[in-house]
Amino acid sequence: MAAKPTATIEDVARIAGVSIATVSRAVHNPEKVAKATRKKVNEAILVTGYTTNAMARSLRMGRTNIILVLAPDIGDPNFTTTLIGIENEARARGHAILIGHTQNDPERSLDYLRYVASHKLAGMILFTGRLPFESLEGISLPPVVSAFEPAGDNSFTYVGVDDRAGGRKAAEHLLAAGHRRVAFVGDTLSRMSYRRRREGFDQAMDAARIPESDRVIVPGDGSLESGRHAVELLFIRDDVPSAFMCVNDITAIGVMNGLAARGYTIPQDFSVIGFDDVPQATFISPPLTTIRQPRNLIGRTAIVRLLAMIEGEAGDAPAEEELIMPDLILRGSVTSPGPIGRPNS
Amino acid sequence: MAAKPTATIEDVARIAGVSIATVSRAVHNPEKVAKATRKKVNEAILVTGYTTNAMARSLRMGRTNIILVLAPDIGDPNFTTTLIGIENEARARGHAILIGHTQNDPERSLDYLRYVASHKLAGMILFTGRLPFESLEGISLPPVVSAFEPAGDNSFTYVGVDDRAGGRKAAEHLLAAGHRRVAFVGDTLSRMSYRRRREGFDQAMDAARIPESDRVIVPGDGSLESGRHAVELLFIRDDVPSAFMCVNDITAIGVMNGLAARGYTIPQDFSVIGFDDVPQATFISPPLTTIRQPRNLIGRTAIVRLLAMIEGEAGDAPAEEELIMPDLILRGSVTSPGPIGRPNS
DNA sequence: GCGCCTTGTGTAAACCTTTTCATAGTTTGT
DNA sequence: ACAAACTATGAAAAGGTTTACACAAGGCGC
Repeated sequence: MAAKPTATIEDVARIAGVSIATVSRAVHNPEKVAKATRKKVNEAILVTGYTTNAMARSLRMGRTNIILVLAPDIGDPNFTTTLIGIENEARARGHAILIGHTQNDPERSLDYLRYVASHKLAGMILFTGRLPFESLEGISLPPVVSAFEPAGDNSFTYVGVDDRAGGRKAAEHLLAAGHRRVAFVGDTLSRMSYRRRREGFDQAMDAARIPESDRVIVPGDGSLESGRHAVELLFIRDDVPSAFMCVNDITAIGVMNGLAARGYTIPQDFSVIGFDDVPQATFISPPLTTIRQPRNLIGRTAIVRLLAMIEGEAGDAPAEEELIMPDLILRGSVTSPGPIGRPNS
Repeated sequence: MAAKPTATIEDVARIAGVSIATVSRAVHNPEKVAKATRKKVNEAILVTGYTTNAMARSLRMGRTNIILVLAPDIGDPNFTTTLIGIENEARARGHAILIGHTQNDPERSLDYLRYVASHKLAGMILFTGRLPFESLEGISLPPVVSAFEPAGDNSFTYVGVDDRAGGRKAAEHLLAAGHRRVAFVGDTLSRMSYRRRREGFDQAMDAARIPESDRVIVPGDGSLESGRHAVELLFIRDDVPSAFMCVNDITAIGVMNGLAARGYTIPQDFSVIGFDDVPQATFISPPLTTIRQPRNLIGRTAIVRLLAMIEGEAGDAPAEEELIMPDLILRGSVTSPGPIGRPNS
């Protein structure tokens, strides 16, 4: 059977015996229509199976209430949890959420940006710093909030964890446990958040008057391999600290792997601390002590700010940064330095 | 500065000195417009920063080229990989992909369904069997293809792995290794795919003339705990087989954990086989022998079928099932039964 | 009983496109 | 050289909605 052409507002009006204006009001501003009329309209809607044609509606109104959340990898656990915070808040305020998946592919990203512009979406939340805004020249975008990773040119409001404070907390925890010689694994300039974690690390070391010579800085890119690699490097250089502070959990797991491969056990021989609190952190053994990303809160904060921008209409409020304080999660990968701790034979 | 009202087709037409009809053609049917004119129009578009108003366009055309992919949990690795297959194929054919995340929440799901209906999306792909279609009465939906898990009332075309064949392959592999007494962990009626895996298991056992008494059926829900639990149960019942076929990889990992907790090593003491080939399967030790979901292929097949339905306009083609044959992935968790294999002391 | 406010409803314009049909100009075939 | 067939363009309708404005009816205070 051919799908019957969907009912329009006019069909409803005819059946209910009213004008289309009244139907429109009955649907979207029920309080403006008499009770009896409302009832007639609702019945007609039931009969026809009418749904407002969103296209026509937003064409007329010049806006939608849809928010696009753009992520490079929707499989990223950081993303999933945050998304739930976003969704709950958004739907409570009458906004719908759509998700886009860029894989950091400029083509794909551009498509989504175009989608946002041409569909007049209400706003967007970015989980990715790299977006080809250049190619958009002239196309006007709705309000944007970026989360986790400040977006490219810093012109957007940003909500994220306080990386500096987190780095400081992690380093302080190691120091409090008695470590004096500590490695920082994953040093890089290319990601702002990692750079800030490093700054936090240095602040804590400075405050504890640990000389630069006792801070073992190892570059890395946040990958598992970079962690394993760092361990090898330090053993080869015979420059092994008693504790490793890693730029993220994945690196930390790599470090633990590398240490285990050399026959050491954690935390007896070495202490390791990560950053992010990814799901794997609890599964490995020993479970990883780390700094937790306040994911849900980041999501909620981001959407609240976005909605404020959307509703406030101000639009030209300057881009701000809202940093959320992370918590230290104590698990089993950190203790006081053991005898092998400083094997500078 | 107030965001200037976005340029419309009329602005472009005025600047280019042509009619709006010509602009429309220049944008969407360039071959229908003279080269010189096209050039003028394109320049005007650049000047104004014009983007087609998708609302007006699809209102006029009565359709969009957007496909919604609906998943209960977008963090599910099954989903992510499949999605990439879908996206590539879809964008090559000029369709855009949006993603929805239901968390199996009927409210949320219904919202998405309404979104699809009211925005006249071109079609949808379902990764979830449970959807509140009842509540939609009368609302007309575009073509739908369900993947991985047949949708509720079976009225949709379904693309998925051949669970029966996969179950058979897994069981046959265990039998070929010499196992005679085998557990099936995760038996349940509530998920069709699991039920079918069980059927495959039974077919293989029947073919090998293994009596029912040597098939140890343990119920479960596919969770990690259910796997651990199963092990405990069997040891308590003193009814331990030499091999475990698990309804999915997560359960299998649970079983391996349970066995490890009791001090056994795999595969020397017991063999374990899973289903799905989740990412963790390679990380645990020993790596898990399993049946791989042909994810990318499922994605591609699903979208191809959907597009055929959309373009074919036929629409009333009967719902079909397309089952894709999975491969057995040999890793380290299965060997011939060892001496402890049948501890019916 | 009269002006006035309130309440409920309808008419018609506007939102921005795509596309049918018509027209004018240009080739092509004989 | 003339009809026929294209080609390139424009005018105008249509798509489904919201909303400003107008209007009618009813209630109120005086």
